[in-house]
Amino acid sequence: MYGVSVVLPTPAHSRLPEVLSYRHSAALPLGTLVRVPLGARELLGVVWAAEAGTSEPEPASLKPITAVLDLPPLGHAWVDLIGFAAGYYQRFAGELAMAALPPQLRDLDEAQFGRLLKKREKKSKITSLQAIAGKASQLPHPISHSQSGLQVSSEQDAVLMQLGGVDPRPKLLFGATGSGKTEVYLRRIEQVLAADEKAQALVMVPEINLTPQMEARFQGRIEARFGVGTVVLMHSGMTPAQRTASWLAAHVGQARLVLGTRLAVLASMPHLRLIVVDEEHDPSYKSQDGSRYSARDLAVYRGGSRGAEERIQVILGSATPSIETWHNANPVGSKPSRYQRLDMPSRINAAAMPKVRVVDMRLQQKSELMAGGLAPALMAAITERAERGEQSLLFLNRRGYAPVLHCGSCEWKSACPHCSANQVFHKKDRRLRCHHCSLTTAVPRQCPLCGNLDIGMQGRGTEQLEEMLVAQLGTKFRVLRLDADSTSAKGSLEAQMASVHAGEVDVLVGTQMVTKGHDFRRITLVAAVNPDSALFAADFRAPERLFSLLMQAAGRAGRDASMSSAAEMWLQTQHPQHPLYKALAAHDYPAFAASQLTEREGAAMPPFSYQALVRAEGRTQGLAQAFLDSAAAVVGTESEFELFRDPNSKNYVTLYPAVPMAMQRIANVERAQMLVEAPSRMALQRMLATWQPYLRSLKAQGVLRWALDVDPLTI
DNA sequence: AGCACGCCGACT
DNA sequence: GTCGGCGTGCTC
Repeated sequence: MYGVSVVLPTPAHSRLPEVLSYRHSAALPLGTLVRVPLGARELLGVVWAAEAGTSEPEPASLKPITAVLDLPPLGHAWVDLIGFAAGYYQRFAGELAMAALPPQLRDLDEAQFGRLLKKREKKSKITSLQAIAGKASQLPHPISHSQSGLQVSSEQDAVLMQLGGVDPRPKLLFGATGSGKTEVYLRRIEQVLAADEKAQALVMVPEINLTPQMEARFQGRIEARFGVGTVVLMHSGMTPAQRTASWLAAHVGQARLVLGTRLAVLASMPHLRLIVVDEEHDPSYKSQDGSRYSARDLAVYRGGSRGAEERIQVILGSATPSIETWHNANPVGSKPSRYQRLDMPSRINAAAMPKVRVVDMRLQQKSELMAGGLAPALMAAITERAERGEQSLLFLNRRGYAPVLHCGSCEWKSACPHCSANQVFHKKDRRLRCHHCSLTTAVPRQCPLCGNLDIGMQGRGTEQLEEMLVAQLGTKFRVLRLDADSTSAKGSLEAQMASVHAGEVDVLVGTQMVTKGHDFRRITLVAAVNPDSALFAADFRAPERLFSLLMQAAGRAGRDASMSSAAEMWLQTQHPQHPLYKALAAHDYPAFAASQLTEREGAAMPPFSYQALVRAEGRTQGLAQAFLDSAAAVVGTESEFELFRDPNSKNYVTLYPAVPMAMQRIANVERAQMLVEAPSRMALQRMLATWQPYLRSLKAQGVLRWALDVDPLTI
């Protein structure tokens, strides 16, 4: 009889320990998947300690393991990754383990599981035969470098040389949009997979649904060379069966390339040798619910945690890296940088970056502005492009027709009764809609407060911009709006994208959705209609996000060299002299990043300090804040925290007062937060670990839930 | 978090 | 007499 340690998805507030003990007739290796009883339920768990023969309680008194899944155990490296992530993000290992496993595995019974494995075996036999056939057909050119028939640029070639070198540091591939980063990824993947017939690679993208062409390209290239079925997708949009199939293929090594979103960073890949994080700055790599991990940071951890022979190369790619990554990729003083920076400044085919034109909106007469809020000069430029058969892309980060309605004679605004936000006017169905709680109401005929009939609109959204463009151009040209409202029907995003690609659209209007990833060859004009709002936001990362968004938008223009001499990026702004716009006009990300880093160093903000956020949701703001206050009181009084209270110590941790969140109320739930900051990552980690048991045992009266967010992205 | 146990109101 | 309301408390 053996005692076996198991981690389970035990709820964090359940006061159960992180690791539970069960008995089994044989010792089980670390990482074995098991099914065990917990109360009246039966749960999936992972064996968490190497076969310790003796455990604290007498094995005989323990409940037995119900079933051992007939799968190779999860590897040591995977267990290490989950353990690290659980410690770093202050979660239970079982919770992170379950986030890493396909959900279906949890609720399959033994018979279903058996059938699934049989099916998989059959499929793998077929594909391995195909792989052999594929290999045979390539015999004359075993290490063919010209699969695509295209030559790489000298820049790409130089980067590939560096990637093939011995420097073990993570790489930052700093390359402009259109500089050919994807081709570099592909070539490097081909090299790594060809060097070892078992090797696996992982490519992460921010949102896979927005990049079907990327998926096709990876699948086409890799499967042509390494066999059908060697590329699998991994993201939350897949059906449960598809997810299980992909996970199994990666786990048993049949998948050589996994292409996925952030959850793929937790995939079991026993022969992983390369991780690519494309658009590494993208906020969607930080999960905002559940375990709140950063897939980019975990990728870097995965790369650093092994010996030389098993080393995993990590490539972070971006035209506008996150400030943290940029800091890591540049030497500070005489210290070498933590990451190796590889630059690819030129766009391929000598296409130029678009010329940036700043429109000073202070000089525009209100009467001259087009109804959608466009300056006449911009409207003229769009018309001119359309007449030349070129496409324009207009970017406005506001859905709906008008962001708020207001009364002409009193203070009434179309505020949402349940949220601290305004209901947005949508003209299409003539309704007011709250974008936070989805409350939809009819547009009032008269002011609900004073009865005045004069209700006006304030601000402009994509619907209004579209309407104006149709009125101006609609008889001769096609205008398409692309936002969450126009693409809510399933498959409609794909259909609309296809029509843009087919050249059926002359002017494309949309929210930031339009700035991501798409490769529209004929776009020669991109315009940011109202980018200023992010300029003075309270969040210290707002400028970084704005810069990257605008740079990415600019990158949509002029990807076709034959047209790019005329490519333009227009910015409508009240602050034409703002340094952010100056840097953007010069396409100078390094200058922008340097100024951000100077600012952050002066204010001791990340990456010069480390942060965590405790968030609480309650029935009232007072109750939410009271919870945070008593959490802070623990740190002030308990002797365990003495170490973190000395302002002269390296371990000093600052607790800021509890404050309402920027979005204070959503669906009648009040939200508050408390910032925790430390000059050292280690001090923050130790303090949070000490704090966690106290937080769990606090009686949270009137608090619906609370959560700890380590390295939060938005403050 | 589930899920059971438990102890009180309206139904066949 | 039984179905079911959700309060309380436990889960290796």
